[in-house]
Formats: sequence, structure tokens, C-alpha cells
Amino acid sequence: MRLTINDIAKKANVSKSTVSRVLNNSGYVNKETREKIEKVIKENAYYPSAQARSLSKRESNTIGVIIPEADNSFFGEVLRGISEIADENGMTLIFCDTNNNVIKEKRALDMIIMQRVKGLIFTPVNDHSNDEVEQKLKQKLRALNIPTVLLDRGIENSEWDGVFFENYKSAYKATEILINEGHKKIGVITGDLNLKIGRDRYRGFLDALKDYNIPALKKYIYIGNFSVEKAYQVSKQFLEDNDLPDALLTSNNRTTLGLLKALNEKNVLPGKDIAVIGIDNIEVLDILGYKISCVARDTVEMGRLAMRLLLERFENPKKERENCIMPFKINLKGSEKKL
Amino acid sequence: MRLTINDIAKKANVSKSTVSRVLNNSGYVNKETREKIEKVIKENAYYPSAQARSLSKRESNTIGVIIPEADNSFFGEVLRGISEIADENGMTLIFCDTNNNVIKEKRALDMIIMQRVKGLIFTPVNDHSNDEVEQKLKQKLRALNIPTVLLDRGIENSEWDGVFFENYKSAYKATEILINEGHKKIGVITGDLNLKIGRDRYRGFLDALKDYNIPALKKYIYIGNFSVEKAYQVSKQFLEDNDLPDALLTSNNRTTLGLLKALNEKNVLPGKDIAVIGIDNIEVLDILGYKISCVARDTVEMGRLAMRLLLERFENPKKERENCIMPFKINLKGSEKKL
DNA sequence: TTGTAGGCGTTATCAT
DNA sequence: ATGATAACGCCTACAA
Repeated sequence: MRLTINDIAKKANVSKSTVSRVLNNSGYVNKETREKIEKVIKENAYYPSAQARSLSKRESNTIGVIIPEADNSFFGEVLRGISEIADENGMTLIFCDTNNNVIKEKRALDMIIMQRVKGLIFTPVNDHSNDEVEQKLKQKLRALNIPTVLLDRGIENSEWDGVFFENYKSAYKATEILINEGHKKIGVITGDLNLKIGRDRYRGFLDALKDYNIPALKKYIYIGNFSVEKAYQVSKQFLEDNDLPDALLTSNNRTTLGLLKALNEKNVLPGKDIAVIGIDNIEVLDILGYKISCVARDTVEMGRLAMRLLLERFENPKKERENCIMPFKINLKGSEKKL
Repeated sequence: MRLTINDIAKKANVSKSTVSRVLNNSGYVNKETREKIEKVIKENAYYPSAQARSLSKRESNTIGVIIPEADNSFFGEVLRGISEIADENGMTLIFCDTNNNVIKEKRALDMIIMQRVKGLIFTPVNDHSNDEVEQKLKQKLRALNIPTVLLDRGIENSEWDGVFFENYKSAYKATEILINEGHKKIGVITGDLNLKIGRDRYRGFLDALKDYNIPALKKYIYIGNFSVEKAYQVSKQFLEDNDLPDALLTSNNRTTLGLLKALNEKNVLPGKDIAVIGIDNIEVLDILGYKISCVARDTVEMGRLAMRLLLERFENPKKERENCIMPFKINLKGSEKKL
């Protein structure tokens, strides 16, 4: 059985309160007794129980992290950022992958409640085609009643802190670049329009066209769902119909890959036969010398920021709600052109 | 303040023991009182404290997960597998990313001890150029004294369960394929030879050559460290020296990418100008129609397996140590040839 | 400066 | 079938 504070107290010939004092660096304790106790602690490799501790203090130092796709590199990088700051601040992470599944999301939230975490970083599954689902989620989050940071995907009329990507603006900007390159027939492969981030990016695209008085032609608007497969399908379709736009915006890393797969099969070259600009940078493409222009976000930093926001909220519970928008970078590599 | 079992007891006009009984489905409890209590629990959205629970039961249902690179897709996928099985079994995951840093690893382990986890899935940083480090790690793991599964990276003379890749055999097999294709000048870009997985893969390569009486020429053996950058450097070097082997084995996904980057820059085509076979599949390459042959592992399954091993160990603490070796798949796509 | 006693939210052991 | 009561391992007044 693992040692307890009592065992240490006995071995050091003091009461457990005194041990507790040296553990927590609180109250007065004689230098010599402190040293003796510290020695005993070290010699016996004693580590106090976090559970007992937080039960007693009525406060834990664990943070819940709920994400929808652990196997998506975006979230892997986010997780690294969260982890880094958590470590620096002695916080423990409790991790859940919801696999984009609402049932699992509910279970994850329940677990988080029972774990009595101090804060939560949360990317909702967020397929709110159904409004009731969203209402229940909000209720649950309110009931949780702990500092919460929404990450990447928001909630309508959120009352929580958040770290998001400039979905609208980045799509707008990307489209603007295509426009300024002189393209006229500009199309898009959208993301999942059930998700707000999908809709926002799409709106950015549409508004840019409108602001520049370029018609948004329906036949060049391809509805995707953020997956490689779907993007590949729609791309294949328009390639077979042989009716390409001059320029194309894609809505995330997967969408870009789906497009590239199709283009590749038909030997259509981005930057030459068709202009392409994507949302999200894809590291491997750079390595392979595949020049695909994009607007990109600093994913690791998004994780760091989320964790920092949480820490700030702990410090100052009543500060105003913060909505951080990660700025994007523009990464032009040539594919925004068509020769 | 969050509700406690006492609050529920009062609201239901029973003692907390009875509430506890319905919570745990233990002992006798009258059907009607049970229903009443359940109603109160539901209405008040009461969730018992996992901390208090495990303190009282002297057993938690949390699993520690310590990995070195959250931003590496391999571990992202592993994490997904772990998560899936953990969820199915009502286990909670406590997550640490050590960033391949021994100091952080130590901190992570300490934290895991304090959290009183029930089991641990652990990929050591494992840069045991220094033997003392390894000894201390083993000591710490022994002191932890909980079911532990080593994942992907082992420990010399391990006394713990483990899930590993067939490092030696997969490299051997890959090399064999190159040999059978009739290549004579066969080279390798190694991984980090400070890591056992790096050395094992390298040995597999050497032994295959030996078994087929093919000389291992020093000038075709390039020492890498599992990173894209290093593989790129050595590749660039031999390309500039203009002394290419006929065929080349790479030691993991990153090594392959580094090589491809260099080949690409010099317009050297795998499958035509040089034969290439890699360890690890790289999904994006398939998407892009880049045909690179490889031996690959099922990463998500590795995670599932690790978690399952842990569960079995909980069931049967004294069962013999298990050392699972994930079989590899062979994925030939043409690049193993040279025209 | 140190020790005693009570409490944190549960479960488990007894009575009743 | 239910309720007291004593743990679990720690922290925190308060007393000494």
C-alpha cells in the first residue's frame, strides 16, 4: 500500500499537520523539523494523493480537454500547446476524444463533472442541424459551472471564453487574393455547412466576391463536408464535366487534399491550369515541393492560448468574456495563379 | 456549490447510505425508494465526486497516458485507439506530453503517482545514451507499482507488458523485397540509433543483406535520427556526390519525407531512378498519388491493444508479462523497383 | 512552532 | 430494507 501523510508523520516523529505544512509551504515550521521531514519524504518517495488533497481543499488542479478527433493533426498540435502551458503551471489534463459523436460528447461531459475539474477546454461536436441538441449542450455546460474555453468551434450566443480561427476573414482574404490575381470564374469547395466554421468560411468567400462585383456562379460552388473523400468526389465530378473554374478556394486541409487527389489523377496542375488557394497549411506538401498557397493558423499557439485563457479566468473569475481570434498568416507559393 | 450525496439524501428523505446503494447498485434497496432517489438524482443533475469515491474505495478508474510527441500523427492515432477502449470501459484518461524531454518525463511520472491512477500507458523518451537515466526510470516505474503497458518504445529487460512494432522484422522484410527485386547496391537512411527501435530496424536491414550475401557498403549507409531534416540533409549529400545506391530503405515516416524532399529537388524519381521502400505508411502520399512502397503498422489498433492489455492486467494481476508485437502490413506500390 | 480535531464526499461495516 | 458510524488521505482552524 502506498504511504500516507500519517506514515511520514510517524517516521519523522511529528504530527501530520506539520507534514502538511511543509508539503504546502504554509504556516510556520522550524527549519530543522522541516529538513527532517523533507528528508523522510524524499527517502520514502512519498507523493501526496491529489484526490485527497482536492477533496480537502475543495479545489482540483485538473483541466478537462474534450476534442472531437484525436487523430486529426490539427488537434494533435493543439493538444501539444495545451499540454505545454498546463505543464508549466502544474495542471493535470484529463483527456477525452468524442470522435465527433454526440453520445460520446455527453458521456465525456458527465465524466468531466464527476472528476470535478477546475476548468475545461472544449471543442463541441457541434452538428447542430438540430437545435435541441445545442440547447441541451448549453444547459449542460451551464450546469457544469466551471471556467470553460471553447476551442475552434463555437456555440451560438456563447457565454464562455473562446479561441477561434478567423474563419470568415481568412476565407475572405483568400478569395480576395484570387480576385486580385485577375481570376473571374472563381469557385469554392465548401466545408460542412452544418458547422458554423463551415458557414463562416463560405460567407467569407461569398462576401469577397460580392464586394468586388464578381458573380458567384452556382455551378462553381461545390458543397463539401471537410472530408478528403467528399472533396475528391466533387472535384472529380467537375473535372469530368470539363467545366473548371479559373480559381478555386478550398475550406480546410482535407478539402485541399481531396481536390489535389482529383487534379492529380487528371494531370491538372495547380498554379498553371487552375489557381488554387486553401485554408490550412499542409506541412507534407511543403516537404514534397508541392506549392499550394494558403491562409493558415498557428495551431500549437491556439492550444497555448486556450490554456492561458483558462488560467486568467481562474485568476479573475469575473473578468469579461474573452473571445480570442487567432490571426491567420498568408502563405503564397504560386498556386494562386493560373498561367 | 455542487450537490453532495448528503443533499440528495435529504431531498429524498433517506440516509446517504441508501443513496450510495442506489448509486452503486449494491445491497438491498426497496424498489420504491430506489425510484424516488433516482428521480431526485436526475432532477438535480447530481454526479458523485470521483475523487471522494476513489478515496473511499481506495481505487480509481483513471489511466495515465504519457507520450513523447502529441503532434506526431502516429501518437495521435494511438491516442484515438486508447481513448476508444477507455471510453467503452468507463475509464478516465490523464494525459501527458513529454515533448521527448527527460525532465518533463520525470514530472509527468510524479504527477501520475499523485493522481493515483489505476494503470499507465507509457512511451518513454528513451534516449538512453546514458545508462543511469534508464536505471532511474526503471526504479521510478517500479516504485509506481501499478499495471503498466509500454508502448512503441521499450525498456531494456522490461518487467512490464508492452505493445511494440515489429521493428527488426519489418526492416528485414522491406530489405528482402529490395533484394528480391534484384537490386545490388542497397542503402539505408537509419533512424536514431540511440533508440532501440532505431537500432532494431537497422539490424533488420543489415541481417537481411547478410543472409542474402549482399555486401553492406558503408558509403550507402546514411545515419539519420528519425527527423525529416536530417534525412533531407544526408539525402541531399549523396545526391550531390552523385553516388546513389540502387535501392534505399528509410526508417520511418519522417525519414521517408526527408528523402523525398531531396529526391524531388533533384528530379530523381522513386520507382524509376531509384528504388525506395519505407517504414510507415504516409496517408498523404497516397492521396497525392505518390506511390511509395512501405511496411506499415495499424497505429490505432496499437492504442486499442495497449488499453486492452491494461484491462486484462487489472482482471488478472498475476498473469504472465505480455509482449505484444503488432504485425506489419506490406504495401507495395511500385517504388520498390528501379527501371 | 507544533499538535488536536473536524471536515471534504464517498463507501463499507455494522446494527437495527 | 435502512441508518449510524467509521474510515479513506489530506487540509485547516484553533488550541497549546
